[in-house]
Amino acid sequence: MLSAVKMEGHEHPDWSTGTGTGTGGGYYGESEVRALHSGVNMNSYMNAPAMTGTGHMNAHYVNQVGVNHSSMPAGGLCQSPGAVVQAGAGITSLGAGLPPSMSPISPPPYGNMPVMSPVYGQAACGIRSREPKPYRRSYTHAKPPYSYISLITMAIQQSGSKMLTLNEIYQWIMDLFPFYRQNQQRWQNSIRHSLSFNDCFIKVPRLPDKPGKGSFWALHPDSGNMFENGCYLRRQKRFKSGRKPDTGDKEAAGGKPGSSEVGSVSSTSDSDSPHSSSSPPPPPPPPAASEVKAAGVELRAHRADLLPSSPVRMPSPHLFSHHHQHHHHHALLLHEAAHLKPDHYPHHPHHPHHYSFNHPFSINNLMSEPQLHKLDPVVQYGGYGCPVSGALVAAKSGLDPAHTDTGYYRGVYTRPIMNSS
DNA sequence: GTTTGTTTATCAATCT
DNA sequence: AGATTGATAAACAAAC
Repeated sequence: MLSAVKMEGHEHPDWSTGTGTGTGGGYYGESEVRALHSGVNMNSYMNAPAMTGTGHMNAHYVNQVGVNHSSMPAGGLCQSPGAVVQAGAGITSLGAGLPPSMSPISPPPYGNMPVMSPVYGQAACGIRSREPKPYRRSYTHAKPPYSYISLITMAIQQSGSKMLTLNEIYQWIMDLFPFYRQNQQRWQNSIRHSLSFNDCFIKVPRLPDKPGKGSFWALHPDSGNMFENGCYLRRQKRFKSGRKPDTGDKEAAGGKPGSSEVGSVSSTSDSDSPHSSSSPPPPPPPPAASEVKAAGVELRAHRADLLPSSPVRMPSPHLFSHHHQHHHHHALLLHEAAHLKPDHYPHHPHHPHHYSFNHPFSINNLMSEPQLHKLDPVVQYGGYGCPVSGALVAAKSGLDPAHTDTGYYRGVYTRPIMNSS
């Protein structure tokens, strides 16, 4: 209540699905929420480790999309076409059962997308309709079920260089999710916040000779399996950059100070680290060529083309040092993979099988199988389950995702989620 | 002036 | 109930 007073006036109250500062919870009427809880069979996914506590972010999407009734077994098969039609791009679409023709979603008005989408247009002009009709909202512009952290992660991972500028992240998100073409101030602020606040994102300065705004953002090499479960809906646990208890002044060295407090909760950042238990730390190679500077935790980017000489704050020097000789544009990814699959590394850098678990929202679905849907408009994109694939394909095929009409709601139906690799 | 980045605060939902 | 995670708002500073 109190905070709601502080709402910005410039945003369309209804499109935002929210009133006030609140998150998902207060966005919808009871009935909607109930619908979510009762019907959404995302729960079937949710047995997946990662899905525990998916929380409101999914509620957003689900509610808006009205994916309430779709019954989808964990396997992702949609049994209820009718429901799916309503569910649209909903989670159900991940199920892959729905033929493209049945896709309830019309191609988004790409390119000339008006500020106000047709979808939200209705809502926007009118007051948010109070009637509990979640399914009325268009799926096209429903809020994706991914958290901002997930979106950022996906964006970065799909990029060839594994690092993006803030603006590129914005663009990527907007390209794939019409939802985010509106009210940019709001979510972009959240994106920035996420980047800064979460240890899993690291800043890679630009090269001086390549001026531009902002740094590059990359994934912390050790954050590789934040979504170990493969589900991009929610992290299994917050990634905390490893910090040696001994030093502890990492923050002073440029670490993310804000995170420390959070980290304090989980105390042992190492234990927090998904890898801590499973993967032994890589051999401490000599910090070659000042790639890394301990204590101060400085790191030089591997990308000579992109990276500047300025240091990057890195929590664990050893994290990068051992792969600096790899093909630079996959440095981070490789590292991740190395962690995830210590034994072997995918032959195709573009086909990184990071995760063994094939979750419908799995990174496998998102990031793999370029050849499968290559340039296949139908298969390329699907529901929110695999928005990245489109971008990936586009990226891999040299297409601009923005120009490939990445209707994330399409096609997924034709793509069995279980076989993504 | 705008964008980018950091930080603090609050709220909601969920998990333990 | 407390902790955790995420979303959102906002103030502020630095960089461009």
